[in-house]
Amino acid sequence: MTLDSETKAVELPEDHAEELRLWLRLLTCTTLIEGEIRSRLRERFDVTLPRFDLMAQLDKAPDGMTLSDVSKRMMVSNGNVTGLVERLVESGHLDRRTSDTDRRVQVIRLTKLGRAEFRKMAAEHETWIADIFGDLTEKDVRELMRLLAKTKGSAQKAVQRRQD
Amino acid sequence: MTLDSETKAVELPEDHAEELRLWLRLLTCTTLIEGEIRSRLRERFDVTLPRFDLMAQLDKAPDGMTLSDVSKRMMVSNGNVTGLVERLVESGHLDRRTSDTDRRVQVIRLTKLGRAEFRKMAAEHETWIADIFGDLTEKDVRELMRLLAKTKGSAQKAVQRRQD
DNA sequence: TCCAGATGTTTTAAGTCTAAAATGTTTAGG
DNA sequence: CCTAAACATTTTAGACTTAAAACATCTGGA
Repeated sequence: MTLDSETKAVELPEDHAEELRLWLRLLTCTTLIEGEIRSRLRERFDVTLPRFDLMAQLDKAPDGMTLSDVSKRMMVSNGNVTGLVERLVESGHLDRRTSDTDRRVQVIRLTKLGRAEFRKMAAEHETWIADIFGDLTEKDVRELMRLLAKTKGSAQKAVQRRQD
Repeated sequence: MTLDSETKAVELPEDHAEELRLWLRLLTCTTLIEGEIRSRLRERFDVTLPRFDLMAQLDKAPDGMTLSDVSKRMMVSNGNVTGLVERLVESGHLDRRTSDTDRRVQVIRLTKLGRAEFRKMAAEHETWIADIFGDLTEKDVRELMRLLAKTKGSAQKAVQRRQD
């Protein structure tokens, strides 16, 4: 079958409709779920999603994080973190102090209040997630984890390539 | 094996750690890709992602759409669409008129300029997506499509349940 | 016909977000 | 020691986003 190489050459070089559809579906799923979580957080705890996300990062770091760390982990801009932190310090959920060893650095931590409130929210949040993903079997979840890991790797490589 | 029912009863009712991890991974993937697309759109065409998304909706609707349609399709609030449209009308990309049959309704369309510019951007955008998802095989793409469809359905049911 | 409720859009207030410039601090090389 | 580059954060200007209230219009039944 000598057509093989020709088949490839003839194949429209620009037919990436399937990948495009995949991207749109991925985006739809995330937007849908994110909106639902946002809505429940507001309704139930009167808290915004970015604040919840920031507290979630800090809950995993008992010794605190620098603003840069937070920025990288949350994949948002530095300036964004500054404002977010400011409001959470204001409301008493976060403690912020300048590093002893490097005066450029701000270290933030959950306060006792912040941790207590976050834990309460997180427990309920987990049940919402279970509800939202309820139709997926264990195998579905495993398979999605695997494919999304591959997707993430692929995207990270593309980002890297562009930055050269 | 009479333990079966007991096993289920004993199983921690709150262990949804896997679903939570899945959600975080889904969110990470989307955020990563969205950021990359946003960055390329700005760099290459000096346009924002929401504007591109809105034009993409209108490109698929030659007869125009109402603001409500757009709002539902893009899954954003009504007020958001109002502002977005206003800026795109201002820049000459969109045409907006009051419906002949219902004076509440605003119908928007791409202008000739808007369509031409969108088509140029869309062509390049598709190659970016191909690049970003480049490591996935055809089978991976099919499988992801299937699992995300299932996820979307599951999430929609959860949203529905809450709204009762 | 009339009007109560539904529907479509805009406005408002507050928060989130980005890119880029500005500020302050540290570090390394000469 | 000095200083240029690197680094961490904040500021700025503008855009995006939401929820809720306000406004405008339509519709279906009494």
